[in-house]
Amino acid sequence: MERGTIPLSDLDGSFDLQSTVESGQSYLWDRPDGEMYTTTAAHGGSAWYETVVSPIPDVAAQHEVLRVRQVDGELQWESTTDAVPLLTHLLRLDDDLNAIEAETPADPLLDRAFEQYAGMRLVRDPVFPCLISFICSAQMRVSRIHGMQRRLAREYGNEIEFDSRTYHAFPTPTQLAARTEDELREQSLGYRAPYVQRTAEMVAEGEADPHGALGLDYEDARDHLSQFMGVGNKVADCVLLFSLGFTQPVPLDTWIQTAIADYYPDCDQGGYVSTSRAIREQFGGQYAGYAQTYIFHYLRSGGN
DNA sequence: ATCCAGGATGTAT
DNA sequence: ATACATCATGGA
Repeated sequence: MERGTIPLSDLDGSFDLQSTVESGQSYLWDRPDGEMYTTTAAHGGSAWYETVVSPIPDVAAQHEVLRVRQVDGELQWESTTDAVPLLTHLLRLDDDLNAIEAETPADPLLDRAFEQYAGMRLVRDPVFPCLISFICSAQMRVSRIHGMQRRLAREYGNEIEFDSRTYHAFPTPTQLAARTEDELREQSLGYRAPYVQRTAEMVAEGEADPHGALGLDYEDARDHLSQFMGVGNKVADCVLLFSLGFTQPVPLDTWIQTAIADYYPDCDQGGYVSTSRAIREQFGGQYAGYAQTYIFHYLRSGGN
């Protein structure tokens, strides 16, 4: 086992691990204390978080177990490998949060959200687990989406021993593609089961590559991801924002649509594409996805 | 019991 | 392009 620390004073802007990991961006982390999504305080102490990182090009060549907690202005980590580049990538520690906040137009709602969850950053999940997570997210609550991903890992993922414990990696495309729709329905995926199976098959067979969105302009990238079964504009936006490094997508979910109706009614243009453009402009363009994620977490956590 | 959750798909217009 | 019904599951 390797261990280390990352001093947070070196970062551009602050960092808050709990709000970053428990804000419904990523469904791939867990808390060994069993308190995931249960603590309402924004400053929730120094809990450990853990995940099995799926392979990421140029970042992780293979599955790696990773544990991290935030204590006294630093991140303490334990891992199967050197976790500094992993954490920097996964939790976007290289973002200049001050500059991002400065690029975001001030308004009462955004000011409150940025203040209450100061230090929350976007995540960069491995793309296949992210894609499956958000296919599962359709008409589903945050805690259940998280539970579904843990169940998929436990049922179908590789076992990895680390620190005398057994961890479960998220299943690979090949592993998920090998399951039948009925098997996945037995895992309580409901009507998402055929979407997950078919999308996994598309990736496993090389029919399409989610990484193909990387070189494209934003709206072309969204269209590229929409070819996967079970992926519409909203889920595509989530994958671009929470995995592929795009910061301008504003996923139009039920919470953001309510926020638009209540706070930005002029941005309601009827359809997804035009409303997305309007609210993206409202939030300052380039980092509009950051603003969206702050508002989502703020409203969903009881703010109003 | 009825409603709702980080929506997408297929079909009809 | 847009409107509509339909799709599982479980917690409030």
